[in-house]
Amino acid sequence: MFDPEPHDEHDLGGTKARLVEAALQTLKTKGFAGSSAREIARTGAVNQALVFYHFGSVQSLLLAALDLVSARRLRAYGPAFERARDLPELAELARKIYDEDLENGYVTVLGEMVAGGVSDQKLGRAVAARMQPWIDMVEAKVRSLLAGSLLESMVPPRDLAFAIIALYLGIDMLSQLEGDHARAESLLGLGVRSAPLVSVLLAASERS
Amino acid sequence: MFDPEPHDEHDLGGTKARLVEAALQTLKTKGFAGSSAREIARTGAVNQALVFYHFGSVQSLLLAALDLVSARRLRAYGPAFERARDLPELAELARKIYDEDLENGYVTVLGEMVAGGVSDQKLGRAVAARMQPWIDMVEAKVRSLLAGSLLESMVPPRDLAFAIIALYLGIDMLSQLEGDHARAESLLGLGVRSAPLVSVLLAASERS
DNA sequence: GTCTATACTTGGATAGAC
DNA sequence: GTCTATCCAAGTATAGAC
Repeated sequence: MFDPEPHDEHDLGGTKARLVEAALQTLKTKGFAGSSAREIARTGAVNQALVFYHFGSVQSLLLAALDLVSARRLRAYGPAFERARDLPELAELARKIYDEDLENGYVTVLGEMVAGGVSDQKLGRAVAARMQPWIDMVEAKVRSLLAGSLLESMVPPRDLAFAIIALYLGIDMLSQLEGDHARAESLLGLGVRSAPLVSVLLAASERS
Repeated sequence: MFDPEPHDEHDLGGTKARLVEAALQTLKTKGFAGSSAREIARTGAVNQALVFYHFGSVQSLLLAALDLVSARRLRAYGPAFERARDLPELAELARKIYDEDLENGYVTVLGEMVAGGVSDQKLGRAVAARMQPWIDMVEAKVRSLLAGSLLESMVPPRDLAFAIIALYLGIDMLSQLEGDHARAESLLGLGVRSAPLVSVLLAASERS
């Protein structure tokens, strides 16, 4: 009658949840290549065999970890993102999101899982599917921002949304390669400074 | 007196060159995760032990493969890139480059090696170093394009160059995840269509 | 659900004959 | 330089006791 496997993340004592947290931690510190069942189990002080009992495979566990960060981020940033009404607000929000993501390692996890997905076809499909909600979210915002602008007929919102997510991802991965996110921070600052100007240009092209 | 190890790529019969080509082929078809010494050797019909005799490690071989595509691409596109003088020309060139890269698998190889670098710290540094020449090249072009514009004082060329490479890379990796480069093509078309407009805006802000 | 033990596979890398 | 043979480490996954 009662579900023995809670679907939220509040059962922090449960081994299953422990494993997911350990997977996150391992992805952050050891990278995708270093995130084996043994290493994750060691990180979480959990028996290695339990990875397979609870998740069936390492890939499933890693995907569960990706789902968890995805859900957390969506809960944390979604509302503010929906609320933002113009480019300067969005640029400021983007910087805040990146900074928070960086601090708690979410960008790292995302980057590692994308890297894993690129290097392994089977995993790739699964990771790609998990990127779609984010592209959808940005697409909706692009659509509302472009509404009434002359650009509306020129720029397919889906393409622009794809490009924005790709830019975020690319900046993340290049920074991760270099082991230094200073360039990313600098770039976000540039975005914040430029947003008002771009916003004015966009407004100037409004249909009256 | 005579160098027994030719440093160019014209010695196509040599085993060392064979291995590099096999590594490229394997990266393209099996991905980074599938590019083991054994798999590469099988692809090139070369004995597996020769990977270590000639390169010392699999990573070195893969980096040699990356160096080869990098050199080929630089030779193939560098001159045209230096020659391009405005944004529409550059957008058109970017599309041509992406299409050619896609056809002969260079984007795939780049994406796979970046993925490998992100998931493995040690490899990451080496891959990052190989991205620098491309960032430098774009930076120089950005600098010359921005010269005399009002944006010159607002936009650090290095940051913009980083962003452009990040965008290229992000588009590549997202496409590779989805196993479909249609979105990338669509996006490049959008770039080509938009470039003239942006170019005009840029010119309008010229100091006279 | 959790533990120990272990079967099985793959891959990096080296030794030593040719 | 190239080959065969092999060692060794690490990883996935499962069996079976508790």
